[in-house]
Amino acid sequence: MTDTPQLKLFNSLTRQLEPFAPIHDGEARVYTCGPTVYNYQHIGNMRAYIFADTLGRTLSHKGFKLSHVINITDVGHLTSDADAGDDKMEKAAAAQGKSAWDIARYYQEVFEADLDRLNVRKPAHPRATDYVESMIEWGKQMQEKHCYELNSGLYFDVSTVPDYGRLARAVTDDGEGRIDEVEGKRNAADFAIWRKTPPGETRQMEWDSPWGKGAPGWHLECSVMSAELLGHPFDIHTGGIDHREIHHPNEIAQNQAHNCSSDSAAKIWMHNNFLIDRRGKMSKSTGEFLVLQTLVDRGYHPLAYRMMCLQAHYRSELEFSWEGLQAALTRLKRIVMLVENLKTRHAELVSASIADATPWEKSGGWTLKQVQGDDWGKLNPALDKFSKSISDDLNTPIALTALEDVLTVKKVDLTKKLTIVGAMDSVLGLRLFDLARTDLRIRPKTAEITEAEIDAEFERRKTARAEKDFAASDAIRDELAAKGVEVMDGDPIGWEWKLA
RNA sequence: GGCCCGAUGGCGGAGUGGUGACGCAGCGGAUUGCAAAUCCGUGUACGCCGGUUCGAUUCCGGCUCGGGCCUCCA
Repeated sequence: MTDTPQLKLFNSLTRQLEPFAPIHDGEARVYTCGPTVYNYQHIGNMRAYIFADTLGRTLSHKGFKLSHVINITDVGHLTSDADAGDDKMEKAAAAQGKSAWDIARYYQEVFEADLDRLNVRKPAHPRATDYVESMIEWGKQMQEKHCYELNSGLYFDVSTVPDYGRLARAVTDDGEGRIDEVEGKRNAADFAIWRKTPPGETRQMEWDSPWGKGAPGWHLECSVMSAELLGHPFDIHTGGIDHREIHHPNEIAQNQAHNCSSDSAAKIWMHNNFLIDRRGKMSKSTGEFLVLQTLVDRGYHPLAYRMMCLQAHYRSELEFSWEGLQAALTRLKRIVMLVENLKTRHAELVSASIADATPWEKSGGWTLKQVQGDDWGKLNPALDKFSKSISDDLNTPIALTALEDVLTVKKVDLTKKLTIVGAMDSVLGLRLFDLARTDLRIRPKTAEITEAEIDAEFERRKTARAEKDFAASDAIRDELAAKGVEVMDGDPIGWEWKLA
């Protein structure tokens, strides 16, 4: 028998671990700050969604009915600190000779395709531009007690809500010597609720409002959409750690003002740390950055990147390197091989009518809740380890070792083993049951030889080996190696791309 | 300048007041015509200086180095 440990999560608001207790019985409602779709998302951005997905999967497999929202920010982000500056959407549109709406749609599609390749389950993806009416209503509602109007827009006075910035643990008094302030702001931390279009100008994305034509401030959308889609208060709000300092405090201030409450509107605020490289965090503003497709072009399966993320705790910085990605791919490959092997042996049992067919796939996979409480014999320690680690603020690095424990335990009922692996993978999301070795063998973009050519060379080599003409067979192997193909006689798939 | 965080073996990365996970790489063995792949086994680390303690990598203080936020940012 195994226990069902209670899920504990780190709350940035209190800076400590807290047990997850749902507001609505049996439900979990999660809001994740999504991308600004004026450009591709780099792999550092994607780490946030792998984290949010792991949280969602864990909640589902603890038996909670999950409502998960990842918004799409298609308006409101500025290119500079001045609140009247250019909008990123408009700027990208101008640069590419397209409309801002087309730009947003295109990058949203790429984003969603990337989520899919990383096996992130599909949450709701509301677009900010579909909620502008509601945002204006929020502005009107907050205006009297919490806002003031300047030439550039409607501003939120952060001194009108209790405990502003408690999430950030930041001092709210004016910093000195920083970038130009907007003229007339009452507090340095005050932010725009509505940004007026400058006189004489027209934007592609602008709306009428009581404060004139313009666009909403970018903090507003998350308050509005979380309220409409999940209801306030809701359970968990997630985002990148950078949001802990500015965006989320502002969101909280809006929630407090609108809801006439001192409550932040989310019970737990969670923040994932950055993906970094030797120079620091990956960033769009510093020019070059890696997107998921770059990894694929070099022959790395997207799930190798997911594996890489799972190997580190979400609250730790993670150092990206190609060597590290290769390590994750190798680890994933070995796990996939073990699962393939189990499935094959299980199929043999099935044909001999000794075992049920694929019991682990029944009703869309087994939840941990279902699995716990049964006696799994020699697998109990690994199952315990998995449940404890994942319940301990999503400690996926340890959860992964529990998965490997299960796969390497000897002399255990195959059906049980596969059932546990299925339950664990429903949390880890590595697609262990439908991923094959050959799926992980991705052709690097730079490869000059085709699969058909490789197969032909293989036939030639096979003949040579059969005739014990090792000089010829070794020559073929060397030729292939020179073209980036590694021959592996003892491996069922025969060859692999050598990755740079 | 202000606020905050981190420093673990060749690389990545967990965790702990008292035998220092795990992965990748390396090394040894099995296997192979030879390799590779696979399987089995295996060495190496807790930034520096003090303090608390019977005992600290783990707690406290200082230092050094690195990073983040303060302006858009996962």
